[in-house]
Amino acid sequence: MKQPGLDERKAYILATVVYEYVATAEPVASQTLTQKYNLGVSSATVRNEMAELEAAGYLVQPHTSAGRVPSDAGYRTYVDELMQPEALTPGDRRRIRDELHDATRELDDLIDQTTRLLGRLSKSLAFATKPQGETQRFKHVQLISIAPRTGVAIVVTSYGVSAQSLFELKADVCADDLTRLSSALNARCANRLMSEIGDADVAAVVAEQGLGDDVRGAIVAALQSARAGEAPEIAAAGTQNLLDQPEFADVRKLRSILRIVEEQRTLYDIVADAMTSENPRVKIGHELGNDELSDLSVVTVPYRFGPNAIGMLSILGPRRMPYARLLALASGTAESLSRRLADGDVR
Amino acid sequence: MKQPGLDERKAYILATVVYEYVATAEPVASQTLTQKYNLGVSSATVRNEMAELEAAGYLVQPHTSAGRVPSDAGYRTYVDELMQPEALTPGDRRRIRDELHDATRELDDLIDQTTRLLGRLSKSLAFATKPQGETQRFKHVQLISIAPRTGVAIVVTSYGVSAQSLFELKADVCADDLTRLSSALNARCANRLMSEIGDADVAAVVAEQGLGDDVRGAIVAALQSARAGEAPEIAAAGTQNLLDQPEFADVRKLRSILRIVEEQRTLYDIVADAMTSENPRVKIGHELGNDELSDLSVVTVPYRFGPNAIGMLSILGPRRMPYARLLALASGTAESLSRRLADGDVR
DNA sequence: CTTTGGCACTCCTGGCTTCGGAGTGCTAAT
DNA sequence: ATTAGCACTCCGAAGCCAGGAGTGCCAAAG
Repeated sequence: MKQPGLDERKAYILATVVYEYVATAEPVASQTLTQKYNLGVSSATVRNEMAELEAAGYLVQPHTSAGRVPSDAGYRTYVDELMQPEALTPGDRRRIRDELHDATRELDDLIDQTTRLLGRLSKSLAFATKPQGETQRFKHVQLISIAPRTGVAIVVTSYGVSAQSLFELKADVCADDLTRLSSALNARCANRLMSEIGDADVAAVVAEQGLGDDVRGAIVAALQSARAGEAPEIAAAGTQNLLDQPEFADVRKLRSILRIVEEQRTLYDIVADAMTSENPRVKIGHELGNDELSDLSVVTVPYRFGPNAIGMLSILGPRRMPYARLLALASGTAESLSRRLADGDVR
Repeated sequence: MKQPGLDERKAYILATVVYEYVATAEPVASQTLTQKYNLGVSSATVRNEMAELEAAGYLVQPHTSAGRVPSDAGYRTYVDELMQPEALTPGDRRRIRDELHDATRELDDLIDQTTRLLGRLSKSLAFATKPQGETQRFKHVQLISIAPRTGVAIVVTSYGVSAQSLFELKADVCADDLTRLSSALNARCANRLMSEIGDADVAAVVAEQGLGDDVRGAIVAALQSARAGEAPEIAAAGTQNLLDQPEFADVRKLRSILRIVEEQRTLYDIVADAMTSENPRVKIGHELGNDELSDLSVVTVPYRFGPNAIGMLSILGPRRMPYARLLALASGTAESLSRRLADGDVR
């Protein structure tokens, strides 16, 4: 219950308006409520209540003499306080299990497939951040010469290969030197957290082997890209599902969305803060912090590798989305994914 | 000149209709032609000619008493016989050079960036197939243990790291065994074409080292995925550019396109046959072999690594696209990309 | 035989009006 | 506090009209 008086009946009416609007995409009228849901009062009473809910900011009217539509605040209290959490339907549960079970064993592909699955199930746009290097453990580095003065540094982490970096050297360095250097680095860094390994470690080893700054630079760069800056790669699927929603009958609404999905950066910004929380996060309309996205909402849940959250699974859809269902879907999918990762036959 | 009589004037009129329609997106009227282009004849004459062009299948009328619009056949003869090839504008040339020059040195990222660049320049949807393993040379394989009985096989080719494959073993194998096996494989396969290296090579080396079938299987799988089946990965960029085109005012047209771009497979099928040709390819409307795409066209040019075409750069846009300009753009971009690859500081 | 001016005819487009219906807000009665 | 009743607002679909753009065809001219 909210402080500015959301008595039980108001709460019920608000919840019902959200529910009905989500289902129909039409502004909800007082009569609709009294007819479809048994409120035990007349439509006139409901009208009064709705007027008050509007005054309090939970509902808005598209125009005089139209039904009511939830505002951002309305959705917010619905999500936080009013809605019934849903469980995954048995059918969905089965599909998730089956599809993830048959999925590949490469981490990247697994995330891609999970995203596509979630896109299909949610009939919305699903996206996922791929694990960032920070949370991984260093396993192995291998320096390989592929041309006289060109080489590639490959960093393998606990998730599997995660980065490679080309480098050029000023002088020829023989393959043996590279092999020795690789071994020395491995000895020093094995099993440490990627975030712990500093440039100093590399510098020390390189110096020890009597090699130059160009080699050091290359390795540092490879580690850097394994740690993979602030914005990890993002997988997305199901854009076309959004087209079915009446809110996108107007093509202009789509442009910004398409651009944002292609850019990835904005998507990441939206979900970045959800990473720190173990719980699902819901962002509604203007909460996304982007005017172009103000009639969309996003549901985000983290997925784990062992005890740590290593990425986020999200669903982006119209603000008028079935929050309870999508939360269940996203959580269930993330859980299956986490389990699949923990089972250890993936990486 | 075509056999069923395309005299010079008809050819000119057809070319002009295409040109004008591409520019305006409006059906072209006989008067428009006589006014904007000096034909030296009256609009009545043009009307007669247009009627004949329509009878011959080059033009169509959206409805009686509307101007004419080119048919697929009309565009086709325009592209094949009538249009003036364009050169890259100096501005575009500079942008291509500059942006590709600053681009990353990782092959995958370079293709991504090139695609985005082409999307921006063409104001259409650009996409590119990434190089398939077949055309690469084997450089190095490295087997690395990342957990007691789990390892990863990394295959490095002349383009750089191109595949990794996780594997599990039935019995513990010590790191030294893996290292020795790696060396033996390297000795045997180095610098051979990926397509030449058969399972037999692997089997021989594995047997020689006295290791089991599980190891062999893992390596074969890694090579397999480095060769990367029939459908290579595809980078795409600029979907939102299509929204500006009047042909997509209707949202339904977009759905199939979005789905197809997300699926990738269909995109690949469209351009697959262009791989064998050195020349740019244009596919118009129904030539795409897909009803849902029947008012789109695709321009495809191969890019090379050394003497070999290793991938395709394409532009997908409305059938009413500026063919000459897009051909110039795609060719110019592909050429710059090829040169960048040949210069050897990428891979 | 080709070209062209003229003209009737077709069909689309945009604007305007109209009308019905859906909903509300308010008031007065319960 | 609830509710029946009613006036009022506003949207949206339907219909209608006028204007205009463009064609096709014919008959005359080169």
